[in-house]
Amino acid sequence: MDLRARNKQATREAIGRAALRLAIERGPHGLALVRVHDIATAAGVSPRTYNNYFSSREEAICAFQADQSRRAGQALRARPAGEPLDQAVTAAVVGLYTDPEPDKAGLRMIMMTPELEGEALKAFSMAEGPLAEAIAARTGTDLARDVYPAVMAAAITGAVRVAGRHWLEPGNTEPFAAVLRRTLSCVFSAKPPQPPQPPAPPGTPPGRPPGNSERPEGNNAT
Amino acid sequence: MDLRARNKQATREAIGRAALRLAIERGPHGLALVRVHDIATAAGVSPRTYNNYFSSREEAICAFQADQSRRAGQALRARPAGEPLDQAVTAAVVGLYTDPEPDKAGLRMIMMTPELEGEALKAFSMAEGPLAEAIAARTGTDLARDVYPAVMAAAITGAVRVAGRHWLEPGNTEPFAAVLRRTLSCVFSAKPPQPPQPPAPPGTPPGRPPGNSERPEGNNAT
DNA sequence: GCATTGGTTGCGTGGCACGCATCTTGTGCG
DNA sequence: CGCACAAGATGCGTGCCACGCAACCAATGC
Repeated sequence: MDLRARNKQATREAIGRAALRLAIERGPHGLALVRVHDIATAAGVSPRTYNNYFSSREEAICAFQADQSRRAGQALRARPAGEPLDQAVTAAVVGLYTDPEPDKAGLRMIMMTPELEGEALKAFSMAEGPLAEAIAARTGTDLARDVYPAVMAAAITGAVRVAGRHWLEPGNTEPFAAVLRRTLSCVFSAKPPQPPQPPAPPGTPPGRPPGNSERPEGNNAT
Repeated sequence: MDLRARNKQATREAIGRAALRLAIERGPHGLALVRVHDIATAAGVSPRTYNNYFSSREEAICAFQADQSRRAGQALRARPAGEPLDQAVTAAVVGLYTDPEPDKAGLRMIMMTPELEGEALKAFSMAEGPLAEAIAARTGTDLARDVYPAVMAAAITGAVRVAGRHWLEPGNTEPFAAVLRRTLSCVFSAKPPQPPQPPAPPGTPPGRPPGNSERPEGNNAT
């Protein structure tokens, strides 16, 4: 990467960091008070330049998350080729999203602020394309013909989002990796957890997904 | 629902329809040319009123899709209580999204226009909350403690999105319901399709998801 | 019928995205 | 080493838009 590209990347990250930091400072309620001018100034750049990188404050705030998601495909490809898909995906995703344990304040801002909802979904869904390609390569399926890789990719990013929401729940002190493993195992086993005891309200047993319903691992329980 | 509420709903739908129609007319490239004033006029309402319902053109354009997604929970609850989860979900989702076969032009506008990406994701993800609740109720799990319902809900809406993308692929003439069933079955079986013949590039067999790998039904194949 | 609540509209304001022209800074080549 | 070129960064100007406010109008409930 030449100097130009590095500078560009650095600027992008500086703006993104500044935007997220300001958003956290002003709180989820004062998001409208985060002006473009502030972000640009905080990042040491002109407002016009900020606009060359992002076309909305929301996009800037979520930039870090988006960049991270973009690396998902590469993370999966880096797993050993013989590894079963579920293990490879779990290892790749857990590594990607917990290399440093995520900043709770930042993640909360991104995931729990209504105005950011669209951008946050976009940011997480950026992982879908690369992930689907990597899954197709790993399973020998054809991205154009088979829906399987794309569906799995979407399910996986969904699991990541759900893990984030759950992890941010007030009072949750688990490491993020643990929650992530639980949500991912739901995707791969496609089975509900065994309810402690069927509450059995007289009549109509609740439906069960196909197949048996033993519980390969602890999928749930806060 | 009293007259006021009905009028409100009608206005909302009128604005949404007008917005989507104009967007389709001007094409995905001229989206920026769809002015708020045009939408409002087309809906027979003042621009200020438009703004009381939606806070961006994108939101108005995706309103129909969002409203539909909101009905997902109710659709699932309407299924007989004893039905297995996968069948209930499939029936509910297929019914919801193919009651009238969706308008390809509209869906393409919503799903394939980059500027609408965030709003489209938001629109589809509106199904997640209600779906998760309905799944929790049906499987006897606890939405607060177990991640399973939320993960499944996210996976299902992901499958719907993937089905939409696949169905919009140029040259695809299948009914939407067929594609939808295929993507949903991926979620519930969590198995890749059986590749016709392992291309077997010397060495390293591709990883396989956990469990056996027979193919309960045709998951794929365009 | 009449007061009240809820919805619509017009106006004004602050902010923002983006095109264009200009200047600055890294790059490649002789 | 220096020069021509390319790619960014910046300033300025424009058109659009979201939204607060206050006035107006219509449905509702007594």
